[in-house]
Amino acid sequence: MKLATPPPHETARKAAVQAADTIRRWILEGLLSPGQRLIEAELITQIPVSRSTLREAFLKLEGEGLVELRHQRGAFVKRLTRAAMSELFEMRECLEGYAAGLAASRVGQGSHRAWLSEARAVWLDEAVLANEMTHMENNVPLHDGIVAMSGNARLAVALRQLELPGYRLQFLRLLDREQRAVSARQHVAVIDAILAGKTAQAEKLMREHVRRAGCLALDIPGLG
Amino acid sequence: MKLATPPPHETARKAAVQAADTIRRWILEGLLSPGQRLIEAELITQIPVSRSTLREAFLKLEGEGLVELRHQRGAFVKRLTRAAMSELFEMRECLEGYAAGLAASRVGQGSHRAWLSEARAVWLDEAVLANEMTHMENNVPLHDGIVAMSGNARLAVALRQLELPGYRLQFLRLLDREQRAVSARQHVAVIDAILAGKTAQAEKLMREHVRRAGCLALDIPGLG
DNA sequence: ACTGACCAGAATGTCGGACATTATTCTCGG
DNA sequence: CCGAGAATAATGTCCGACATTCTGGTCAGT
Repeated sequence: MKLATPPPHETARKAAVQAADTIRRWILEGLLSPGQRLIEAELITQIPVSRSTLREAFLKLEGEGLVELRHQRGAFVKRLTRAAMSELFEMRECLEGYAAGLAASRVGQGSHRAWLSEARAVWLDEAVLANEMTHMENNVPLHDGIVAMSGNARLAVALRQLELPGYRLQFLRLLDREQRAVSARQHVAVIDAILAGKTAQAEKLMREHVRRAGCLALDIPGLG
Repeated sequence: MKLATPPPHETARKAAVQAADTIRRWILEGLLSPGQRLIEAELITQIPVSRSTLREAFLKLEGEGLVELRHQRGAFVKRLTRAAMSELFEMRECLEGYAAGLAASRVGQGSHRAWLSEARAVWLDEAVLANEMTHMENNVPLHDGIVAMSGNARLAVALRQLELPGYRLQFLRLLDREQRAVSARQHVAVIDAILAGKTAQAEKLMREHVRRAGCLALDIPGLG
């Protein structure tokens, strides 16, 4: 189950984008901790770009909600409070639910059906439950894929911004096998609803799925 | 009916922010037309900032969806196709509906009730219907205010990004008096539902309101 | 006249340095 | 131990430079 990388959108400012990619990865992997100050002079010793470029990268990351820029004080890894996390999942419930409904109502093309069937098989596969890694590797593409199928491109960019801060969690907490199994069952249920073209049902199931994920996320101890 | 400017969020990079503000205004007012190329050397003759700062402003505007950055080709005023516009309103329907529902469920504080009552009076006032200008001046704060009342801060930033591109329309098309009257009635209805704490009703009415606005917007001839 | 290769000018992407302004830290006297 | 003021650090902004790439126009050939 591979999601063909959507046309990288030919983003401008290559160096800045790469710098942002690096810093983003560091943040998501926890190498940079929430609240930590990002000192320009220090970072350019580790990322081979100039200060100007690094500053542009900060701007990009601010737009993604991963970094906070404070006037005359610089860039900080954005803190993720429990309240903020709750808000993020509230919105994801709205938008991903909507996306699933749209996907169900537009599941015409054969390519979509084929893709969904394949995804369905994956989530019925015991191997996916094996460990947190395989689970995660398939989880993101499924959600992204359904959003892509909704046909609303803007929805995809909005959700990306909402999901990103949450990814940090996946490095903080691992779901146990039973939780992964529930998640897999929910995925299959959503896929079935979409394949059947049941709009309302798809939306409802996706909302339940995201809501549950949100509850699990909010359980994490190491949150603001 | 004034909405206290939400804490300007102490944004960093003053000059860049001001440059972005200027360009944003130009775009929204139509001084810069969709698709137009923004040439750095040319703009810094009209905005007193350096090239670096101007480039940071571009980055900010890209995040807002008003500008498109193409590699090695520079910045362009983002085109707004009919399809994109439709997507924007679809999402606004989702999120603003949700916001209205939240507002209804959390309309506890007296300040909120007072604010809503005041807003209600405004929209019953014939003067507001007078012309497009007074209508618009009250429309934005009402929507923003309801979103703010939802208590979900992230929702506000997401909606800002969704609303911004649409504002351009308000300079392209003027609603006639009857359309403004319908809009005013819908506003009052939404406010009443929120004041009554009727969550589902508030959400439904707000969705209808946004949907109608979307239909009107899509009617505009000068759209890609 | 049309097409395509080619070339000069224009514009962007990136860099490094410079400086004023402001924050942070350190020091020292009380 | 604590606060005032100096010393240091870091940011915000500007400038000039250069390579790379795009753009628009010229010109030869069909």
